[in-house]
Amino acid sequence: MTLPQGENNAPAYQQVKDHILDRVLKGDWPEGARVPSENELTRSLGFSRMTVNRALRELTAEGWLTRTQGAGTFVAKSRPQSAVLEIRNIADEIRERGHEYSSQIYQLRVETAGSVEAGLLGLEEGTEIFHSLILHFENGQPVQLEDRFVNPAAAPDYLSQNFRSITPYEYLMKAAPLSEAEHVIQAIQPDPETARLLSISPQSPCLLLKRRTWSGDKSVTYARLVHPGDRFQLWGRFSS
Amino acid sequence: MTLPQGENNAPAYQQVKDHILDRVLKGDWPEGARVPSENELTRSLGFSRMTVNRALRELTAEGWLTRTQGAGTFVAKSRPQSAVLEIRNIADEIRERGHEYSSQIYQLRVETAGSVEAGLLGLEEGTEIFHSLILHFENGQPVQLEDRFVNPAAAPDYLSQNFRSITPYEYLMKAAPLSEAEHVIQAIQPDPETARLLSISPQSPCLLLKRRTWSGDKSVTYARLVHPGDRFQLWGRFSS
DNA sequence: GGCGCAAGCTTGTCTATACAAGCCTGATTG
DNA sequence: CAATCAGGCTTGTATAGACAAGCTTGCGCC
Repeated sequence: MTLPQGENNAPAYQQVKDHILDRVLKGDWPEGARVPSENELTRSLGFSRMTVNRALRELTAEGWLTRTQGAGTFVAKSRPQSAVLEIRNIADEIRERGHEYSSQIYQLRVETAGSVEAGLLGLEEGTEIFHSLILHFENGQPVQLEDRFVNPAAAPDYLSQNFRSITPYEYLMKAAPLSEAEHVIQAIQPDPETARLLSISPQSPCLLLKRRTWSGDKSVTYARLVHPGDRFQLWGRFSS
Repeated sequence: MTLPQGENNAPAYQQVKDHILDRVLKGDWPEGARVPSENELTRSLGFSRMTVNRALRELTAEGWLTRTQGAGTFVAKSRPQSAVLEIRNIADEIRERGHEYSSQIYQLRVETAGSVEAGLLGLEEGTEIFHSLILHFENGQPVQLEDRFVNPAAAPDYLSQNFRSITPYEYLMKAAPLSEAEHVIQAIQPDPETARLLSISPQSPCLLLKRRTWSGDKSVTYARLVHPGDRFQLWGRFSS
């Protein structure tokens, strides 16, 4: 069997990947079906076993296949689809639209963690944590209210930053490179204080993004980001 | 140099990955820093170049490093963080909560694509497309209004499905395995008709998820999913 | 001083070989 | 008939060697 023409300039491992993915997407190999073994593919496609192995490993990492040592390679069950959304630095986002970014710091201090904050940061109640409340503006109009708790162990110098010139996002990216994150997204009606700060009516729908991040084995931050629904959206596009 | 103890039972390529990631997360190698070459790592760590290569390639695929043939390997600039959110089959989600799922089909028909729908599906205006409008219930309460357009070329049998027993999501997962997806998430105020169908007041905030998917090179579907804010949220957690 | 070229170092890719570890199936024994 | 074991086939991992292709740097020449 020969591989499809037009792909012969691609590296061999990529040709193997394309060949198998093509069979899967066309329905020739439905989910659960057993994919030919590495040795079978080696013989039929004419590439080395290590080349075939690389192709199968990468397709497995991308979610298309599952492999079990000794048993074989199978087409993966369709797992829940994902939305991959970019969570960018709000300042960069605004500036790239050609708009003016500014911010106002309402609070930046040490606090003693209550049971809720402690739980969210994976710390003991009573531990000292950092707490900031910052309003972000686009062309003078409020676009995000950022209420953030930070674990001092992960970013000890958090309080000494100038968050008028950099955002907490920028600072934490450098101070505590992200290795794990959790997000919850909801549509909410803002409480009166939040509505006031965002300069919207209490009936305006808001997009709430709650996120926790970890760096290595260390909890870094818990943030509640509230956005007026008509001034902010999340967007993402991904491919396998 | 020896690798950290306690990791010596891991495969060699994993030990190399852990070693490098540890240096990155500790800040020893800040973003932009050049990582020792494959040959240097081969000599210092005592593994083969192919083992080192596999570790570096995987860290690159995971977003930690960037590599340029001839130039070297560098610690990646922190790219925009991502939220990875599961978009599950609404019926499964409801049933796994121990609740009762049901649905009502308001519309399921062929239509001629207007310029908007055609644009969203990457088709010519005037092309025939499928259009369904379905309300999903949890314990008798509306939880999602699904307004969906489907490209017949990708799912020719769409109209002949019984969407009381399976959801369009389930059907399309099998008929057109997803290879690419795009999402937009917003908080909106529903129009009167949508509010009526969802049994909410027109002032209730709603979470709107707009998604387009592709299978291979073929556009599959464009869906607008509207959810009462107090009855639905998106959640996701990922790690590198 | 600038440009071009070559050498050296880098990553990208491929193959062959080897051994470890796990799964499955068939045969044998009790 | 059931259980166990062995053989064969599978994937997992590692290494050595090879060649291609790209980048960087230094040197020589104009």
